[in-house]
Amino acid sequence: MRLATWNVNSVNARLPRLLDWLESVRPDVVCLQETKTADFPVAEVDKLGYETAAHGLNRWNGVALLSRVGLADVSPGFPGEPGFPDPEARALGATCGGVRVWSVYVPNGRTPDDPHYAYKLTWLAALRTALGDELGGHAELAVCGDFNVAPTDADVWDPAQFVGATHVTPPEREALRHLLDLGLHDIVPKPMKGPNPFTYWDYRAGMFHQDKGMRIDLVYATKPLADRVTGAYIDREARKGKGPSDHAPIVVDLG
DNA sequence: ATGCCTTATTTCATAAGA
Repeated sequence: MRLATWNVNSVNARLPRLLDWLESVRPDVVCLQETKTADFPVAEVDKLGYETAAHGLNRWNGVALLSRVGLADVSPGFPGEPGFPDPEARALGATCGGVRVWSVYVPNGRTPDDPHYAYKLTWLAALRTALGDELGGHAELAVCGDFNVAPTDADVWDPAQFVGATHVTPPEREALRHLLDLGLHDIVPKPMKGPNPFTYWDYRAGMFHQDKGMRIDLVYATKPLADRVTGAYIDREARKGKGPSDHAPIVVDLG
C-alpha cells in the first residue's frame, strides 16, 4: 500500500497538478491539507478511481482523504477538538485498507505572543488525547499532515533565522514529543536530493532552489504500521515548475 | 536548471500563510 500526504495550498488551484500527480505516483491513500474550499472536486478524483472524504468549511484550512482501498468510519474533526473559537476544518479521520488514517492541518500559530499560538498548543494537546483514545482499537494508525512544527533544528534551513519564531519553540516541539509518547514513530522521508528532508519552501526569494526549507509535514505511525514501511520519500518534483504548492508531498510505501 | 509569492474573497485591497 502506498500512503501519501500533501499540503496542496488550494485543491482547486492545484487540481491539474494533483490529477497528474495521482496518475504518475498512484498512491492508494492520500491525505490532503489546505484544500481551501467547501466544494471539493470529488468528480475529478473519482475518475481516477478514488473515493473522497472532504472536510472544508470555507476559504481557510480544509482537509481531505482520497482512497482506492476503502474509506470507512469517516470522522470530520475529533472529539474535544478546539476552535478559534468556532470550529475549523483541520482534521479528518477514516479507515482505509485496514489502516486508521488521519489528515491534519495544525494551526500555524503566527507568533509566540499571538492567541493563535496558544490555540495551536491547545489543539495539539487535544489531538493527543483523541489519538490516545483511538489507539486501543487501531493497531495500525497513521497521523499525517502539516504539523507546522519543525521537530529539531536540523529540520530548518538555518536555526539562527528562526530565533523567537513559531514552529521551533520548545513547547511546540514538546507537543510533538507527547504525540510520539503515545507509541507513534516519526517516518522520516528521504529527500532524494541533498541532505535535508524538507517538505516546505517559501514561495519568495528563490527559497526552493536554494533548499532553504523546513520539515513541517510529518507522518507519525504506530509501531505495527512503521514496521511495514519499505520506503519513504519527499516528492520534490512536485515542488518544481509552474504553479506548485509551497509544500512537497511525502510518499510512504508499506509492505 | 528547480528560478526569486500565492490564495480566495468582503476583488483593483486584504488576510493569511510560516
